[in-house]
Amino acid sequence: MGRKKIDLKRIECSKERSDKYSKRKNGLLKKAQEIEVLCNIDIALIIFSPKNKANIYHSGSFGKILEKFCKISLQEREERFDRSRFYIIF
Amino acid sequence: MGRKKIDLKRIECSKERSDKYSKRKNGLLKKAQEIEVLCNIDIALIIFSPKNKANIYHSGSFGKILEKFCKISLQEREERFDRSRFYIIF
DNA sequence: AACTATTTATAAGA
DNA sequence: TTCTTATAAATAGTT
Repeated sequence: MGRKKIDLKRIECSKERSDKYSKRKNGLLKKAQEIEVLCNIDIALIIFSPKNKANIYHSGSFGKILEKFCKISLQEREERFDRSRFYIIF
Repeated sequence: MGRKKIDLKRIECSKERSDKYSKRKNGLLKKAQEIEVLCNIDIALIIFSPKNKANIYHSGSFGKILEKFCKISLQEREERFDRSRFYIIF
């Protein structure tokens, strides 16, 4: 989308990278809010900016969800992380 | 986007809600992967389906990021959660 | 921060 | 579920 199609690879120009980050972060947040409302679900999103600031979005009950998630042992999590980058835990 | 504009509110029909969830979850994941690559950042996404399955996506180093996040005390996190649903912690 | 040409996501339908 | 397609929405490049 946009004036030109772009390659899916790291944007080399630092200024341009920050610019795209801002735009796309806003877009992603909007989508997250939409799916949350439309589908009546919980969602959490943690994005680290190019300057390594952590932007966190979460629906109402994420505090509890994260608690639950954090209780899974580090070892178990690491094992799961090895298998796939998109997976189901519950 | 799509044939018709839709209202931003809970989809009442359960079947339709699941349907839209699948489509939008895929879209969100794609966007997450794109911003990750284009902007060279870390990102994590936890979505609970309408049936409460937790779908988790994370970029390479999220394991470490989550560890860091989990080390923030529950109390501190709760305080922050009260202020805003989209905020910066680092 | 706004604009707009264009690409992309997706609501309905098959 | 998977594909198709008309249309709404996101955004790349520009100002």
